[in-house]
Amino acid sequence: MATIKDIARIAGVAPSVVSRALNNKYGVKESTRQRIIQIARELGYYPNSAARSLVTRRSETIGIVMADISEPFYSQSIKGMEYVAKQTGYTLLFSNSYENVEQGQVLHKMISGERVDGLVIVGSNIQEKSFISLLLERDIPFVLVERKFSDPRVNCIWLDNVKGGYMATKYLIEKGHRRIGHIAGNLYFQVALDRIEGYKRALAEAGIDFSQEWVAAGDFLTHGGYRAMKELLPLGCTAVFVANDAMAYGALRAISEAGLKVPDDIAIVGFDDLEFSSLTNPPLTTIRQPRYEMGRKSLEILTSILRERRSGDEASPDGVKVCFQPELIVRQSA
Amino acid sequence: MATIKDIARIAGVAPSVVSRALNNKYGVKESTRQRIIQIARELGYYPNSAARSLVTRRSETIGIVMADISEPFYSQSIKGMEYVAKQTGYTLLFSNSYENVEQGQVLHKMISGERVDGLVIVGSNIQEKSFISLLLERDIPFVLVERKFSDPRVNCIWLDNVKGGYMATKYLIEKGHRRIGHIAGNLYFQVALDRIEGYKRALAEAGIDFSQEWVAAGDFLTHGGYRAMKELLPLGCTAVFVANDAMAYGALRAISEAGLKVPDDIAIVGFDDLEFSSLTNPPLTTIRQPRYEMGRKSLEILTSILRERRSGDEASPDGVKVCFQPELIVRQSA
DNA sequence: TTGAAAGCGTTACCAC
DNA sequence: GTGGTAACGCTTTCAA
Repeated sequence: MATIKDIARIAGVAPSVVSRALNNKYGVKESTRQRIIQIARELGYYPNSAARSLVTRRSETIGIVMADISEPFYSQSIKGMEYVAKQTGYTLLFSNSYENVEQGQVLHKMISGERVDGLVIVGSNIQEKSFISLLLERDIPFVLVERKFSDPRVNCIWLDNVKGGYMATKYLIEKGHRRIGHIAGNLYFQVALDRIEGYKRALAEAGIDFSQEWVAAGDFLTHGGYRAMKELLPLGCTAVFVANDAMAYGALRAISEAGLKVPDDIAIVGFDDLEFSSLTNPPLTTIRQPRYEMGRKSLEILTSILRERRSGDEASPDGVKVCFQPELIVRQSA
Repeated sequence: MATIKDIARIAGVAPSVVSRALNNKYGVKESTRQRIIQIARELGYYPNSAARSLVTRRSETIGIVMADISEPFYSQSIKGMEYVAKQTGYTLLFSNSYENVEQGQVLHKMISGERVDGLVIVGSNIQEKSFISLLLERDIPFVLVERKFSDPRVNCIWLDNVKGGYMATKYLIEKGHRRIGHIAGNLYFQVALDRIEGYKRALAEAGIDFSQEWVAAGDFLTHGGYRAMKELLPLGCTAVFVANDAMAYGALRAISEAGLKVPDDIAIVGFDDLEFSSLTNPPLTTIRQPRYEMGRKSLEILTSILRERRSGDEASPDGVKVCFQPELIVRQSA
């Protein structure tokens, strides 16, 4: 592989000149710059990223930590992130946390080898906060997604889940339902709690008593939704707000297996608006999260922090906090 | 950040000793090794990967190039790859090719900065073969997935798509169907052609005439399947073999909108067996691809080549070629 | 078993 | 504008 020294030798200049020429820096005569670029092209030169990042202490890489890259839920977020990455020239390094303790390991590996310049951490089940202190302490830029974090220094973006739960439930109430159940998500996640809270508020506002019995525990997974719906069926509710679409798919199936019809016998409202939700039978009424925009925003925040640091400007000590709004998507399940 | 020198200073030894100790190499007294490891731990030491790969010329990273990381189709493959990566200590660097020409760019960037030690390239729409010559020429290990490539040096793994198409169609024939349509994939892909070929063979074997009219052009996407099914509906077929599940979802919808029932009016068989296919209405009968195993195998092949090279053994000049078998999954759509 | 020193490819600094 | 050179943190060789 051709190195900067090879080019320097051929061009009859010093390696430092080649470096400057190729990096579009000041202090190189235009004619020599052209000559160097030409030679570099002929040699098929590409900078060795290890060498570069060893001296610059930057990797031009951003680490993305999420529960599971291959969950359909994340696909739009990833696309949004990639859009910004492509524009800014960053490489994205994905790592699945599977929501478990190993996350600490993963993070440590990413940040300690100086493999990444910054991190986006998606997910709200991060129980231990110690890694946040670690990142703060080490002064590594990061953005939390799907998580509202009170420390003012922390950048975070999240959806107004209380409002989303409220909107879903209120819609059912407006449709005339009074016996409305809820299939909750994994209660270790703040989003699950928030969506329940929204559900309760809508009920309260309509003067409907909240009953714990009408809330079935789920886990955000399809099969959990199926099981939860089976528990709810004997209770005779006419509508169910399900805390995410994946569980709603399971709920639809349980209802169909029971010989009941959606929405006539039971109306269903989901949450997330996955790609697939327009294809269910019947197509799912749901609360949309602007996942593409959230992914994009997370990377915009991070890259702009990185840019500030690079330019040496004093960055504001305060983190950016952005709350996104849910949107009701009416289809045919309610 | 603590470096090897810091550890050396504290331990009162030379940096080279620390390096050997931490890399479990011979030539370090056990007691000093322990002492060094202890100090490294206390300091929270992590090797700087840039420095290391600059000298070793290895990045311990494998690049994965696929059409679109966030397609549900790939989720199992990715999990299979990650399983091996975790076991062998490699980091996976994903890059979407979006099946387009930029792939050359992506690859170039990955291999030229010595960012990756090897590559897995998933997808069969790689029209230009030039990058394969490039990889071969540069002696960079790589594995092709979903693509049968004749050059004996090339490692590749693929599914027997002809057989899959044959199995799907034959199953419909055995169910008594004679008027069997086909919704094809994007014909620029070999897999689409192979599945058509299998369809034709099954028809021929049963003495059913093949008619071009019964084959509707699709694109492997849900909406394309929907459109194609609408074209097919007036032709009065009693069954359709759809070239992938994503299109089958669209087909199911078109049928349902036409007021027809699956499988009574029209039977449907898909291909791939995506996670979601057990949740459609009715659950989809389909041909399964062992995607997890294929992903796993691709990385096993690559890491074993990498291991051989590292140990300096002369690797066999012949590539590994593995053909996976499809499996019929009977549910309720046919 | 240990240490000294060279060098990986690049950038950054300072002198010219 | 340009060139020389010292880093960056690590591994590897060779000598002690």
